Amino acid sequence: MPAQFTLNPQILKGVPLFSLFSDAQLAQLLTCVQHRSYPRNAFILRAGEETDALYLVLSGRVKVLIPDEEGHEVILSIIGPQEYFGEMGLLDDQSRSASVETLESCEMLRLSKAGFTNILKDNFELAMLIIRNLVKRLREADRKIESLALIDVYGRVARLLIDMAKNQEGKWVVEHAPPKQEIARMIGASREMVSRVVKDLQGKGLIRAEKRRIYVLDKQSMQKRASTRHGERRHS
Amino acid sequence: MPAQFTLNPQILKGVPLFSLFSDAQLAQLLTCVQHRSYPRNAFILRAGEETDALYLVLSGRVKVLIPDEEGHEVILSIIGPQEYFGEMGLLDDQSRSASVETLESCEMLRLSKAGFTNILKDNFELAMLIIRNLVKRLREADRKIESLALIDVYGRVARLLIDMAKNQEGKWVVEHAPPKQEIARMIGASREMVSRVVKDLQGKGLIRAEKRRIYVLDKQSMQKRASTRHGERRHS
DNA sequence: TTGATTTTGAGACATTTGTCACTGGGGCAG
DNA sequence: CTGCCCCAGTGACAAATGTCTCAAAATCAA
Repeated sequence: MPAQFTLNPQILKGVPLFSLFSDAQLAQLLTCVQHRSYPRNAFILRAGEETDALYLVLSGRVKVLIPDEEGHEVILSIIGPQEYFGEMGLLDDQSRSASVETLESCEMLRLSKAGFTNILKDNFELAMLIIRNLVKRLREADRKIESLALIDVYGRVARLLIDMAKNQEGKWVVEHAPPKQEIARMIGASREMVSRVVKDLQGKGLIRAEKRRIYVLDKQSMQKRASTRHGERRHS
Repeated sequence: MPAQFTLNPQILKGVPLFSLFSDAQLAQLLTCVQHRSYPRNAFILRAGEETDALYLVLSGRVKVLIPDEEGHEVILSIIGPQEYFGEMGLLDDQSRSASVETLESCEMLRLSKAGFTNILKDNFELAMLIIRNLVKRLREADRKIESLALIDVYGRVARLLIDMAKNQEGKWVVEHAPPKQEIARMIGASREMVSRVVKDLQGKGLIRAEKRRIYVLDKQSMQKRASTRHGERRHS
């Protein structure tokens, strides 16, 4: 992202959400979109607020989270470049159900509610793209519910690491692994528990944790860990 | 539901999903829909299977659930008359992410994948209905994640009861309250814990539980209970 | 009604997990 | 360099919750 940023159709073209737009549509889009920059750890919106726009991430990552009154929070998802958030309220006229905070400095596009509504109007292709994205998120949410309700912290950590690991030259590795505090908030656990679990998994040789990198050495065993409630022992 | 069931446009008209259909569309719909009956506790579909149809509930209720290998399960949602399920896989060509089992004997309409795809094609209104339904479910799912990650079993029970209670002559009451086992599976807890919590809430005068009916007597206190992690005590 | 099944309650107990209170390392601004 | 955060590890402890085992009620179909 250049220091002096200029909004242009090329940038929009690269975004999956708008990739099938005609030039005319892109032109229309440009008129109701504005560019915004946010520093690290900045709130873009907060749960309970009125919904007035959709946001598209150009660079950086943000977290969607729900806080409680005592400083705890659960991270619903992490959203990176080319992805968008905040559309739910535009589709059902409800207020924000979660807050969104930047994880690093971010460049974003903000599409106003009016603009979005206009563009979506009669645009069947766009509606289908949105549908598919909603379905994807719903599957992820259901899986998270399953994790929280049926799997213990060991399993949840294992599952998260498997999900985040990418295959790199034959090895499964999580690059830019988040700090333990953040992992904890992603799986609904405490930082200390995550520490213990990581230590344990490493002791068993299932993973290897470096500074900001975690290798998944034994994916098989990890998967087994990730599908059982209480470790292994259980009678009948 | 009459014993001898006949499929006709009137029945379809009454379903929100199809309420805006023209007569021609209803006629088309009738050609790719079939009627099915299921007894109590019957599986309509199972997680992992290929997705080949959408189901519409005419009468009875079903539960959408995810099981584990040890007999535990979490109930994602309960679906009643006029509602539908099983459309996610039709929209993204994935297999079933959860199982669906009847809670009582049910009458359903089954809309084949091909039929659904055809009807959805270029039907913007239908797409928007589906979008709004997906958004609604996603909000519910996010709320469930919040419950599981941030609230203790006391709070989850309180929250569920508040959500299920309907205002009846000035009193908040849950009619046809599910058995404790089922409540437990809805909130990711054990039957015994739910028993203890209900007893405790009753002891504190916040609710009154009868055979299949639960009165929410003090909604205020219940809501407070439903938003805190560990009861009340907590230092700084 | 009877008998079978489901639902519920209760107590004892084991486990899991969160919380607290330290300690120490590493990066970064002044 | 120094001080200040942020991140991480650890042990002691307490709280929350699941599990097991009985047994009693309630429900429902024959």
